[in-house]
Amino acid sequence: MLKLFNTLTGRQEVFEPIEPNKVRMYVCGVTVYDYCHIGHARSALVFDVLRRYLESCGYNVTFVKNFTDVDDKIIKRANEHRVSCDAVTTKYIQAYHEDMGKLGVRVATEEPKATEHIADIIQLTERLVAKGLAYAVEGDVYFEVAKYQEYGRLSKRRLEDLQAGARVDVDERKRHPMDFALWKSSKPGEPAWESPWGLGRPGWHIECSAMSMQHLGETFDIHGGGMDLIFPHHENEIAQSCGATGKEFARYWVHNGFVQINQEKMSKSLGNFFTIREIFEKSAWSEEVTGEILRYFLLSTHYHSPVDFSDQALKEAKQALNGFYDLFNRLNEPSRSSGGDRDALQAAVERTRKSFGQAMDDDLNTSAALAAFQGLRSEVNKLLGPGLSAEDQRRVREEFRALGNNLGLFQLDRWDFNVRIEPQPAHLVLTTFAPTVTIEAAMTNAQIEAKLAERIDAKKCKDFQRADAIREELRSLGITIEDKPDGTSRWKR
RNA sequence: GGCGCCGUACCCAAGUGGUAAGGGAGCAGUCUGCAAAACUGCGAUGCAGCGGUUCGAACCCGCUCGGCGCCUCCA
Repeated sequence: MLKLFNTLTGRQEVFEPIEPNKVRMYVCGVTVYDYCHIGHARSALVFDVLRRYLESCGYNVTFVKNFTDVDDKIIKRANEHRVSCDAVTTKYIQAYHEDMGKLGVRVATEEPKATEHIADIIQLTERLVAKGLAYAVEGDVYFEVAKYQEYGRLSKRRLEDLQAGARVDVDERKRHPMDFALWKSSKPGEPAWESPWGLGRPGWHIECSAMSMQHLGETFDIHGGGMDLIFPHHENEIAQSCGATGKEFARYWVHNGFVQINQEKMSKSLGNFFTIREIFEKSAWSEEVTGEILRYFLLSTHYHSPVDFSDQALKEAKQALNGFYDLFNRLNEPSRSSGGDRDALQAAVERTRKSFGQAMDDDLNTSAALAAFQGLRSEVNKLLGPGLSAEDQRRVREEFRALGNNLGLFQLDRWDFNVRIEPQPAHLVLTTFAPTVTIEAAMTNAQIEAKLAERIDAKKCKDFQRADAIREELRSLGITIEDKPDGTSRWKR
């Protein structure tokens, strides 16, 4: 039984969908005016995992994630670069898919854009005006927060408190300082659509209400996003949606915590952010990072807590993954035993399934879930001492893959994520590791195998100096050799 | 001023009333030609501090200290 922390009630609650076996969820995506940073990655990842887990629990999940493709920041960016808004949004939507693809974030069921739903937005705005919850002034339309009695119930704020703390310049035309724009009149040269209030464009909050209603209905199961969206974005969505329909909007509100740098929120305004691609492209980071490493790192903390991003944290994630792929390499090798302790293996697998499920059911406790994997890794390593049958080796590898799929981990065939980038072009070989990056490797697999064969010969002749030299040569290229008891060796990048 | 979050070993991190998971690093050992990997052993008498409730508290309550977030665009 999955329990989720619901921001709306401030409690953990058992998740029960409106329709049995069906889950409808909406997550606020990004405003496409720049590359995504790790904070965006975390949010996307958390809900990707939630979606995967719900699916593996047997639910049919409709997952909607929007792109905000009309916005002040986009207009600003377009003007700066003297290109159209469309050029900006197209570029960054594509970049989003590339970056998230490398992270192994699956594409949502629907990924609507605000500009594709202008008619729905206008309709919803008209509905709010007709109900007396919104008013038009000089081509702008505002939602009147005082008319929605429950305003503040998500963020646990009272209108009076907000008023006291408001630091914004008050627009004289607004009836209440917290009233927010549903529709904005446009200046010449800005993207604009015909509306009952003249040429204009939608405000930020209304698009999510319009699109979620369109794709998921007036009431749906889960609404997610980053903590910073609780107020005012999600609060406003609730006001708009519930105001218009008179029905509950979303039943479970799930919010992920921030990625921090040195204990501080990572954000554009603080200038302390890292984009996903700069991490993949190495830049300041001394070691190569793949999607799976970043994924492992981000999942090693519970989604609700802040997670501190650092070079060391990334290294630790990488090391932890190394351990798993070392085991998978062993499991991929020919079995040395026909029997092995099958019962013990079966028991370990069942224990892991159970603790993994319990961890995930407990508000997606991914750190505990990873601990379950670590436990299995240790037990299987022990059982591999005496040896396991070929079938058991295959089965337990599949178990890691199947269970790991919930987290988007352990899907690669072999440990190829530690590829070293060598500066000599003559040796460069492009290697692709879906769902990771394409990077340049110093040696092809065949070249490595040849070196390995050479070294095994040297070892047979007791020419350890030669054997060590070859090992050292490969090591300098980032390739590690492990000798097995039978005289052969395995290697990894 | 209002609302809220966090503080667990050298590091990361679970646990939220029943007597401190897990991982990494470190040290010692087994194995190995040497390594690597794996395995074994060692590591918080204590969970920021101080009080309180309780048979029992890291977990509940109060206060204090330290760090952070939201109230303005923000994942």
